[in-house]
Formats: sequence, structure tokens, C-alpha cells
Amino acid sequence: MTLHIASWNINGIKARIDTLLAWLEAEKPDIAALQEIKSIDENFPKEQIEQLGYHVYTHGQKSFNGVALLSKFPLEDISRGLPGDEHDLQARLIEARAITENGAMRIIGIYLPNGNPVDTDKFPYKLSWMDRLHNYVKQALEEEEPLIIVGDYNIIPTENDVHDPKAWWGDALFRPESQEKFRAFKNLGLTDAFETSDGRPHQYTFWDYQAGAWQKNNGIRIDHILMSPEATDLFENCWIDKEIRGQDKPSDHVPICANFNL
DNA sequence: ATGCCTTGTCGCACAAGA
Repeated sequence: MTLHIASWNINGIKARIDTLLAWLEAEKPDIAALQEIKSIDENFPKEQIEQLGYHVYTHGQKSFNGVALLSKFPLEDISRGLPGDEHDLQARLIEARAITENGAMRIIGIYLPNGNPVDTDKFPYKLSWMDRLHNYVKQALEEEEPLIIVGDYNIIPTENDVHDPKAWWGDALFRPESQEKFRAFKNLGLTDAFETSDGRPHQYTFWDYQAGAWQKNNGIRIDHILMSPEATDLFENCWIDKEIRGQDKPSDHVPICANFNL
């Protein structure tokens, strides 16, 4: 059996519902983690997605952020929000456990803060959010179960993940502090699914709407699937659904997908 | 040139994204 998992920042469910439904029908992921639903739970178009055979779990808020999990079968142990700061009300994490006849996989879907502009409190918020995620996942790894952390990390890991490093110099997505925390996070023992499966440099998951970035392939790789050792043992392959960026009403991000032997 | 698009908000422009 193959468990097909996808992650996609859809940039607004209301504006993207038709695009999302078409993609679900074409790609048929077993589980999809969505970011930037930009909707409260009550307004999420659950029924339309359920009609395609998905169970829908949302963690939304008004106007911004918001994450969701879609699954072809019911998920267990749903949890919403990142622990570690009771004053943080931004909806950026949803997780669940997928139980199949061959085993279980814990899936954490994240929308990591952008962090710009870096001279505002948004940058320290990003860095502290990364610290909290680090501590949370460090603890989770002690369970020694298949675990993946998927989503929009808002981190350009290296110069190989950006069309023009100079253009992104100083940006919160490319700042050394952001990259260092991302490396430390991976060094907990996580494997980057795309790196280990594909490995080619300059493969992107985001192209700005502005200045013909898509047409010029001025992209960045900021959506990632990281895997615990136990999940890596089940890992088959990973790819980026790039074509959808050139279709009608695209999100500025494209889906990143992975198959697991589960 | 913190712009060039796009989205959401009780809009008549603005904030936020990356």
C-alpha cells in the first residue's frame, strides 16, 4: 500500500476552492495539509470537499493564516495550535495521526511565520515560533514513531533553493538566523523528503505573483516535508506539483507531495 | 522602488504576504 501525502499553501480557501477541488480530483492525495486558508472554521467550504470523499479538519482564524488537514479516511488524535505560548493566537499548526491497516503515521501541518519586515516584532516572533516547534518536535521524536512535519516553512534553506540569492539577501526567509534554526531543527534527526528523493538544486515551490516571477522561474523552495527516522524508513518518493502554478487562478505556492509505504 | 500582484476586510484604501 502507498500513502500519498501532500502539502499546499492555497492562499485563501474562498479564492481557491475551485482550483483545490480540481487538484484533489486530479492528484487524489490520501491526506492533504493546507496552509493559509484565511478563513474561520465556520466559513470553510467543508461540504464541497467532503463530496470528493474527504474528511475535513480545520484550524482557522479570521482574515489570515489558518491550516487544515483533508483525509480520505478519518484521522485520530487531532490537535490544533503550537504549545509553548498561551498568548499566541495565530492558527498555524494542526496535527493528527493516520492509522492504516499497515501502521500509523503522525502528521504535523505547519504554516511557519513569514517574519518580515525583520526590524519589527514579526522577525523575533518567527524565531521564537521556530524554537517552540523545535522543542515540540524534539519531544515528539522520543515516541520513535513515523512522524512527518509538512508545510510552508517560510525558510529558504540554502543558496541552492533560490533563483537569485542577492535578491533575497536580508529577507526573513533567507536570514542566517532563520536558516540556522532550520538546520538545528533538521539536526534533531529529520530528513528532507525532497532533498533525499530528488536532490536537484533550484527546484522551487513558490513564485511571486509580481514581475513575471513564474515566467522567469524566479522561485524559492520554502515548502518542505521533513521526516523522522521511522517515517524515512517508509518513504518512497517526493515531488513538487509545479505545473499547477501555470494554470488558472493559481496560488503563489504549489503542492509538495510524498509517498509512503504504509 | 519595502514597487511590481493577490487576498481579505463592513473598502471607498489598507494590511499582509514572501
